[in-house]
Amino acid sequence: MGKQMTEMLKGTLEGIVLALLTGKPAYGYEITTLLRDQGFADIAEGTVYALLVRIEQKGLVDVEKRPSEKGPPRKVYSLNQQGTQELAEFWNTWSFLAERIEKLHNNSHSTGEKQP
Amino acid sequence: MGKQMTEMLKGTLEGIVLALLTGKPAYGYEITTLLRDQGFADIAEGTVYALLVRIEQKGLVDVEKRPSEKGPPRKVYSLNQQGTQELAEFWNTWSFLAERIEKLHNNSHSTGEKQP
DNA sequence: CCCATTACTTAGCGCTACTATGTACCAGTA
DNA sequence: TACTGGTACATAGTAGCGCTAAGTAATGGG
Repeated sequence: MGKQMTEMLKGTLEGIVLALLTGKPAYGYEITTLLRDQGFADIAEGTVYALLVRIEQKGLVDVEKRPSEKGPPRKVYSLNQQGTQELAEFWNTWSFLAERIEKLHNNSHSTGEKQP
Repeated sequence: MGKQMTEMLKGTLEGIVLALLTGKPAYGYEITTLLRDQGFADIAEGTVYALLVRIEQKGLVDVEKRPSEKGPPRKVYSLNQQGTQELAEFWNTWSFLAERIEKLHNNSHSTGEKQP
């Protein structure tokens, strides 16, 4: 994967996963394939599992172990209240940053233009 | 500053600074105040200088030392060809990520969640 | 029996932003 | 002179996050 993308995912991947969990619990392997389906084709499996451990330890998700017909038991993660709040803060932070960056994006298109 | 913002700036701050340099060279102290003016009030001075050292060593900018009437000489950075290309790749990466995250943002609004 | 698929785990690495501190230069002022 | 404050740059140490790489565990098909 591009180095730029790797760095850019820092701080956003956690929010992305929390967003994926809104309303519908999911387990690690499932989340990995979900991410791939959504265009994040090159995210390493280990990254996702490490992230899940982290958000569990931060208390943002509840975990339930369920047997699988194929392979070891699944760990199903569901967003709890604290996770919901963290996600809300994530959207705030994201909006703040995205807004300013988009402004820069537009400015760099109109080379030489100045705004009041 | 929020920990979320700190992590989110990883991978984007470099692009932000490169974008600030398009068309108009600037020196470190100036860039710091520019960032503050644009809403990034809490970015540490040391962070900016370290970043400038990095992009200089990566060959993304040209540097010229100019005397200042007030204080030590300034190091004026200007985007060169390689930096321009890196910035273009940054916008590609950013657009890719922002598009997918915005999609998630909209979905989380329309999945039965209530909004303020 | 071997192997692909499913499913999760973890140690070590590289990169980036932050904290904290230091250096250097000049102007105003008491 | 001595002191303060603004300008301007530098850097060592720390923490957090994603990646690499390797492993364990369970099931079913060739």
